[in-house]
Amino acid sequence: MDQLHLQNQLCFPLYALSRQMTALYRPYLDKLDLTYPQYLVMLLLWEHEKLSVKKIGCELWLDSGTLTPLLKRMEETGLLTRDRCVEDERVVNVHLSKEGRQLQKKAVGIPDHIFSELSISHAQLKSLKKELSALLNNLEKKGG
Amino acid sequence: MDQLHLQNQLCFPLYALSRQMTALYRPYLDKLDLTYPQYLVMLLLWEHEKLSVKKIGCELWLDSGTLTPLLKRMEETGLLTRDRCVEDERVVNVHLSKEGRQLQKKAVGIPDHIFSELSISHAQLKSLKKELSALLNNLEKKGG
DNA sequence: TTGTTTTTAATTGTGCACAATCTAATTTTG
DNA sequence: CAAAATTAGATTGTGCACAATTAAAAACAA
Repeated sequence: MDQLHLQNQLCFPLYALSRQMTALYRPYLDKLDLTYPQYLVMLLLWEHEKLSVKKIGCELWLDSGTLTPLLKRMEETGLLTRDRCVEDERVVNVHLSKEGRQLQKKAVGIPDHIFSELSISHAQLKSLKKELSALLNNLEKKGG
Repeated sequence: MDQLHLQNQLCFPLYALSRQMTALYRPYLDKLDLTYPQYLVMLLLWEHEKLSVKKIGCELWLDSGTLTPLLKRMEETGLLTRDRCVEDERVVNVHLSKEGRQLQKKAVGIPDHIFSELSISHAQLKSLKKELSALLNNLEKKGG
């Protein structure tokens, strides 16, 4: 019964920290008119310029029920365009727009700002990231 | 600019893993008709029997905008009761009901089930939990 | 080639999260 | 004490998340 205590759960600090971390991003992202999941989409687009909804979903572990309305909002604000693929009409390709590219300049400082608020060493951060990613990959194998 | 890559972010695996972990709980919680945040409330109530909304919010890092409707749903399903405190009418106290207490029996196995699906040692789990909690507490100091 | 299966998105509905605002009750101050 | 400030919770509105369903296109099979 002892295991049914909040303090003995791994999942709770994961859940709480995840939300608090996005709260840490919020003031910076507000200036860019982005939410955290939208920021993640922008990270992908800044790197790849063009991606299908499917690919974005695979990278971010999100499905179309989340992404379709999110991407529509981002299309409305002009950060990207959504176009049916001509070769395969099932696919919707998301393209980075000029405004979307411009926004990258405003975002370059964000990771450093966040890091400086974490009171943690680069080494610790790196090892923590590695552990979490490893766990995530374990789950990936099961699910799909 | 390198830091603006998804793979170099701590926050992303945190965000993705947090969601995948609650997905891991989902099949077990579905049997109890609980969502993950509702399960967290039950963990608190199984331990404390009676708590104010404020106290629950402090423990779970959630505000009344989230908790009020969540607790109302749980009241409707009979797991708890909500009563204005007589000594201080601003306060709403949440009490564990008999059905809520009963539910604990069905939940005892969950932590073990989850652990067995994680492919991780108890030592690793404990150390990870400690690191995440430490980070969370760092943020706590800033925010409030 | 036709029927079946799979794949990709969109849609619908429910339940969080959280900012912002509001109300009422209590505490603090002058 | 009365006015001002604080506190607890509720409400409203927006944006995720995700299950379940639908629709259309493509791949596959007989």
